[in-house]
Amino acid sequence: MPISGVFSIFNLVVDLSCARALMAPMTADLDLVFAALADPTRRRILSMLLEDDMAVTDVAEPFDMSLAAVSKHLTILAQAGLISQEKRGRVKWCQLEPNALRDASVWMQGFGQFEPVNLDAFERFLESEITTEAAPEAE
Amino acid sequence: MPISGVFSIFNLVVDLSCARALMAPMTADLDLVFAALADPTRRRILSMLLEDDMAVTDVAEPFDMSLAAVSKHLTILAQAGLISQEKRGRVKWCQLEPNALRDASVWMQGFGQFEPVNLDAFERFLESEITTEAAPEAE
DNA sequence: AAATTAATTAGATATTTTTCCAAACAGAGT
DNA sequence: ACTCTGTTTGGAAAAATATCTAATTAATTT
Repeated sequence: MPISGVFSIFNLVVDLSCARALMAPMTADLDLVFAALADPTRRRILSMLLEDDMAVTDVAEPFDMSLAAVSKHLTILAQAGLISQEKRGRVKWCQLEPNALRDASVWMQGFGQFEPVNLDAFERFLESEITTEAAPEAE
Repeated sequence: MPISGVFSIFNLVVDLSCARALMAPMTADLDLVFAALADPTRRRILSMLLEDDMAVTDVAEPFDMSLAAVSKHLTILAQAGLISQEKRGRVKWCQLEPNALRDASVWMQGFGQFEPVNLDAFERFLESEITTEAAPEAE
């Protein structure tokens, strides 16, 4: 078992002030991302966009809500970076944008780190983030 | 590396309708968790509780805000399951509760899965969840 | 050019959120 | 019993959110 790898990560994440410093710059972004995710309508929209890109009207169709309201939800998702919107002709296409979600997820993983299982997951996650051409058996 | 493990996970997460069905039951919880996380004051409180359990008064101390307001933020965090509060004597101790955070994080990982790096991370995460007595050097 | 379709904007309303201050409550110490 | 100390509760005010309908803009079709 590569104990050295574990420790290097352990040192990294155990320095709490460092961890928080890393997270601080994205505070405003996290505001937007979490606020966007707090609404079940918007989460449902995200899960719809998981299947395919969609036009605003098509997104709105299954909802018992005006098109204008759905359009505003989409704006909120776009401002949070959770989706992107591209206008082609008179149709505006909406596409899932996984990056913002991943940032927030990383932030959350940082908090879960103290449970052994999550420390493990976080460590592996960071490892897979950092080493693009990993040689993980080098210990 | 146990490639069969990879495939079993892959099959699991690629079935989108299944993935969403898994997530549906916690919709109400996610509402509370994400709404709680959307406020920077509350995220800062969580990061303080990362270091240690704290009494309400101590949590409030660094904030430029009334004690009553902080107390209400703590209630919101507790209702979301992100912290627990235990009253001992006249002091109420607040403790970080990583489970709710982890649930939400898993939900998000489900969305990020389509980027290779996250699929990888998600797979490892689930693997570390499932196999308590892992033998990771078996590659 | 007129009509239709896609989407946003504007204004109105209801609800929720965040915060304050002051009061109330509850334990502990004197 | 009185008095600190720790915490919550009860309005109240300001700001933000979610929604509607109606009007508007913009692109396409007829």
